[in-house]
Amino acid sequence: MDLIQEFEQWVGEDTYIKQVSIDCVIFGFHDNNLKVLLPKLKLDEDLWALPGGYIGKDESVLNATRRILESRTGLVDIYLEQFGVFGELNRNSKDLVKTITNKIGVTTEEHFWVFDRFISLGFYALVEYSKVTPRLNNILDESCDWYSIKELPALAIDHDQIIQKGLETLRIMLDHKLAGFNLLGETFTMKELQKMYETILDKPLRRDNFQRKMLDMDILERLEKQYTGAANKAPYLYKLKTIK
Amino acid sequence: MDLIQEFEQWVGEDTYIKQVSIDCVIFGFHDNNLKVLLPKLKLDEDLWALPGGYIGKDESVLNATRRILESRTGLVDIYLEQFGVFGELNRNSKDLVKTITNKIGVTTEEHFWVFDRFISLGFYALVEYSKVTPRLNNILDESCDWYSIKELPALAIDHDQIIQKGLETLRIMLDHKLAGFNLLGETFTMKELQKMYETILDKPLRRDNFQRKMLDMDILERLEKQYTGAANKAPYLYKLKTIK
DNA sequence: CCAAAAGTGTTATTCATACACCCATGG
DNA sequence: CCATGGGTGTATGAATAACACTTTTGG
Repeated sequence: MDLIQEFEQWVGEDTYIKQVSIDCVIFGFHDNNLKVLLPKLKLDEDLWALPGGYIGKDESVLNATRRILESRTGLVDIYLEQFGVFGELNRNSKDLVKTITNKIGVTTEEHFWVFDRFISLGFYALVEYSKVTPRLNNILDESCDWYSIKELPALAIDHDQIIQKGLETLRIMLDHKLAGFNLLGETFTMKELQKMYETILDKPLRRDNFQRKMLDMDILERLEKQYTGAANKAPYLYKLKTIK
Repeated sequence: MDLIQEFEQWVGEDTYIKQVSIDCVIFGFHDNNLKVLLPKLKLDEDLWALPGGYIGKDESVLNATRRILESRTGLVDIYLEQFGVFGELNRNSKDLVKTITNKIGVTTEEHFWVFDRFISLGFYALVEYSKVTPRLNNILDESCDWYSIKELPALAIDHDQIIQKGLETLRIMLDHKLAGFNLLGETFTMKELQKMYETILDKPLRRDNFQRKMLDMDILERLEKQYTGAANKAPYLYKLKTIK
């Protein structure tokens, strides 16, 4: 099946709820950077958009979000949180979608529902960077890669604002729901944990006090030491306590 | 125009976005109780539902929410916050809407879009209780009154869960955004402020420390004393400082 | 003068921050 | 032994909680 057929099947069928989309800010932590997974659009210009999609007429919103997340990361059972609704009239996706369909080679017809005005539900997801194998959406994506939150590429529509709102919400929820641990692997050193906090909050934290604060919360289980071969004391590995 | 005509105009026209609704948890503070404005449905059984509505095809989500809020409270420029999306498949509004349309006397037709499955966007609003004049939606409501959060009546679909989630979010945001002040009038005594906090958080607070905490925030302006005629020291009135 | 509630000074406790030192590790 | 980074004891300061006292009001 070629792209045009695939596209026409996609927009032709009456399978999705109209005028509502989901946009996902997929956060990963790597190389002491908070990163976002961003597909690059198939356009002449360089433009990126959040991984998103539509909700099936007989599909729960949660399921749709999980489906979208799995389609780009390959992961199931991802931590996610809804953080906002983006429904202003001036968010113009029509021109963008038209440009893309033209590029693919689809004859644009005015009545295609994808050209309509959309309300977007914003979710952020926290994933373990190393476990993700970025996947392409055959129709839309030219590439799909991680970008540091500090060096975001050119983003479509209001996706930069969506990312910003998602990041703000993550910062508020970081301690409140212990969300950040979803960015790390099963085990981690205290330094890794601290770097993750520092990166999300975008401010330095004191090593000694951070360690105490985390240990005092009584949520960490100390495991064996991690011998890295470096000429210094080996740090302990920790994991989140299972039962609370 | 009778009810049936009004209904058919409502569902007949292609003015709203399909399968998406807005539900508003309108909080008011009165008589030391946190209350929610709830319309009672036109049914044989006693059932209440959150004030809600649909989003116009050419209307922003924010505008739709404000329109819904004004239609029930008579107030414009209401403080509101989006707190969740309710999109599970088992939220069955179809039977409910059918029962209502039967009750009104409308010939139910399967294709009416209002019978479809809906995703609801949850907003909470904070209003000044005394300024609200509850209004009826001519088609749907039998009555519209305030109910204490502690003694909620029977609620349709998942509206009890929506209220609960809204309340939880309000609690988290209470200090963070100084949201609670929107429940009080222009001026208020420290006791009123404290009662409002206690009611929302559902826990007692110490009078002395609460006063200090509020004053230390440097957001309150002290006005004249309020002589109530009671045999005790007259409390000061306060208002939120205008410029920050 | 009294009771009730408001306002505030003072103390105690807890929590966050800062400084210091010791320990482990590989070269 | 050294350099480097990890772990923790302790001191300091800030925020919070608790106690106590004084003031104001109408009867």
